[in-house]
Amino acid sequence: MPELPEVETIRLRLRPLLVGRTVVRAHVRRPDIIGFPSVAGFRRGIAGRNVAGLERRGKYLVVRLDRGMNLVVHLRLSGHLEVVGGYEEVRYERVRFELDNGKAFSFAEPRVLGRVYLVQRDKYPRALAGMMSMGPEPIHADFDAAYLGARLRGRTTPVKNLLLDQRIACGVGNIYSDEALFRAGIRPLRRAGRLAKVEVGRLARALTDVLTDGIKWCGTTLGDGRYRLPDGGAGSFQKRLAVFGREGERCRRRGCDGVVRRQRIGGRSTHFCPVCQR
DNA sequence: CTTGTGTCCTGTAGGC
DNA sequence: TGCCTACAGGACACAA
Repeated sequence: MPELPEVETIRLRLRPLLVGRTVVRAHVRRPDIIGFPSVAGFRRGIAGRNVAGLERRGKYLVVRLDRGMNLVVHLRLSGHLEVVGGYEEVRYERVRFELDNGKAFSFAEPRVLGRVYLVQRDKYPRALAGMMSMGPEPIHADFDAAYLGARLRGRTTPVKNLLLDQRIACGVGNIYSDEALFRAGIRPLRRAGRLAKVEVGRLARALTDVLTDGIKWCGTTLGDGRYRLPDGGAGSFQKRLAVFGREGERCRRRGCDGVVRRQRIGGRSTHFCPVCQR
């Protein structure tokens, strides 16, 4: 479940391994992983491309190539990226990029929901429309209480649902939305348009802070180990989670004797402290 | 436009 | 032991 902090961590770790390298050829093990263009077009287009840099937009990782091309990767639920030895096999590997130094850049994903796209910069296909309509990065200055308030105004859906809407705040997923609502002291089921101004302010701040903390601690590696750093290591934000995955456990706020509850909201399992969050 | 629901996909956990 | 079902969840299609 890579969200913004996990993708950012992956970006920072992969950068020194990929920048300056040339992709010799791509091996597509599962054709449905290629979101754009055709598999043949993808293989043809990626061969010989040099990696100029790594960027991130929301949960998308963008590998900037020469000739105005971008390799866009979305890990969805269980995607994993790593650089391995040329003869090293990778479990659940879907696409492998042979590099000019004898190593390979591997995209693995058990569930086959993730996608990779090879696109011309400034000419994104329909398949990436979601990326184009994405809202601001919640860790940047253009995301603030005024912006969030404007986007929540008049909305009757639970605030939790809107935090997962990438058009409002990109990069937020199930873990960090629960954590942000806890920090802001807001119940996930509250109708978004009914939040008081001070609550919206707290929420905007909490989102920025929790995502920044997530990056600082290299993301959240849960027990299932689905998210791992490119070198196989684990993040450590899971040790700092206040509510996510802590159903039935005592609230972590000092002096609070609340017990963390779990509830399905918008088809997602949602965690909150009934004492701290109102 | 907004809101809610179903689907994609596969591994894993739990019940019996 | 093995079969079956529910669940995990990001994005998107679709209906109302």
